[in-house]
Amino acid sequence: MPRVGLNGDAVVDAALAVVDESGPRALTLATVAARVGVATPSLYQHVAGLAHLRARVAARVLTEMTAVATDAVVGRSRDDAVASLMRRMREYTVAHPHRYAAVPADPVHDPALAEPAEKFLRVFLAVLRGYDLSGPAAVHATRCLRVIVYGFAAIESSGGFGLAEDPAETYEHLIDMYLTSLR
Amino acid sequence: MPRVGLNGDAVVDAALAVVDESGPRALTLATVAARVGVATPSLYQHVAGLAHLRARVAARVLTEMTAVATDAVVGRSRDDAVASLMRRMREYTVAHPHRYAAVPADPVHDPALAEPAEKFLRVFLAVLRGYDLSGPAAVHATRCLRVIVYGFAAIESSGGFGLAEDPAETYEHLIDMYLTSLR
DNA sequence: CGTCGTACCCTAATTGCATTAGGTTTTTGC
DNA sequence: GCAAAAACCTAATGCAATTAGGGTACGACG
Repeated sequence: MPRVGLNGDAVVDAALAVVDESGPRALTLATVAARVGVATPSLYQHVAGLAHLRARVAARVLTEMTAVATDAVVGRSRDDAVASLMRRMREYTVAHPHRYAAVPADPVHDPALAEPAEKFLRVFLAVLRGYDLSGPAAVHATRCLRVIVYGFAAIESSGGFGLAEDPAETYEHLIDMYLTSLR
Repeated sequence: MPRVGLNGDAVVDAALAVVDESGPRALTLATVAARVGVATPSLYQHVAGLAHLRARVAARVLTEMTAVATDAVVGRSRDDAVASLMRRMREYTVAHPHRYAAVPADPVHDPALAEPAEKFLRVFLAVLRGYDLSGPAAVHATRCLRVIVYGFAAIESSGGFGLAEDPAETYEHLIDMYLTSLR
C-alpha cells in the first residue's frame, strides 16, 4: 500500500482548502482525510484532533493576515498607513471570506493562538504610534480600529450587506470616520 | 407515565437557557431534551430538528433586541436617540453575551429569520431618519452603525478585550466617532 | 360515563463524526 | 541487511442527530 507522506503542514493545507471551498463548518477530520487520501484516524499522526487542527488553521490565517497587514504599512505613516492597512485587510477578507471566519473572535484565549494573535495586534499598535496618543488613548484607538475592521469583515464576508450599494463605499466612509477621530 | 406538556415555545425557552449557561455551541437536542425531561426524539414533535431550533432561538433573540432597541429610542431623536440606541444594545449584549452570539451574522439569508431581522434593522433606519440623508447616504450610515455595534459586541462578548482599560470607555469613543460622522 | 382519535412521548435502530486501541508495513539510520 | 521508529490501517467505542414505529394520556363527543 503506497504511503502518502503526510505531515502536519500538509494536513493544515488540506484543511485550509476545505475551509476555502465550503466554510469553517464543513471542516471535519473525515473531509480532510478524504482529501489527502488517508483514513480518518491516520490524521492523528499529524494533528492532535479536530480542535487542534482548527487552532492550527486559525494560526495559519492569523500569520497570513499579519504578513498582509505588515506589507500594507511599510513605508507609510499616519493616515496613509492606517487607510492602507484597513483597505488591505478588507481585500484579504473579500478574497478569502471563509478563511477569515475560521479564526475565533477571541484568539488570545487559546494558548496556541496567543502568539500569532499578539503579532497581528502589534501591527495595529505600530501604525498608531505615528499619532501621539498617551497610553490609554492608544488602547482605545486600537480597539476602535479593530472593531471597525472586524465588524465590517464579519458582516460583509457572511453576505450581510444585502442592498445594492457598494460595500467598498461604505468602507471608505468608515475609514474617513476613523481617521477623523484620530484628530 | 406523566406527560410533560411541552410545546414549541417551551422548547425554545429551554434552548435559550442552555445558550445562556453554556453558549451556543453547547446547544444540542440532547441537552435541551434532558433539561425539559424528555427523550431526545420527543423534541421532534415541537421543532423540526436542530437547525430549526437554532433558527427559532435566533428569531427570539432578534425580537428581544428589537424591543430593547425600540424602547431605547422612543421619545428621542438625532444624537440623543443614536447614542441611547447604541448604549442599550451594548447593555443587552453584556447582559446576555451568549444569547447575542446565537444569532448568525447573516440572518437575512435564513427565510425564517428574514422578518425579525428586517424589523430590527428598521429601528436603525428609523433613528437615522432624523438626519437628512439622501437614499444611498442613509444606507451607508446604517451599515456603519451596524458595523460598530456588531463589531464591538462580537469582540466584547467573546472576551476579546484583554487589557485593563474599560470597554465602556472605548464604546463611548465609538459613539462620539459615529455621531461626528453624521455631520 | 365510555370510547375514540389525536397528540405526545417512548424505545429501537441508523448514520456520521471524533476518538482510542492495537496491529502491520514502509521507511530510515546504522 | 536489520532493528527501531514512523506512517498508515482496521476495528471498536461513544455521542449526537435523525427516522421509524409503537404505546398511552387526554380531550371531545356521543
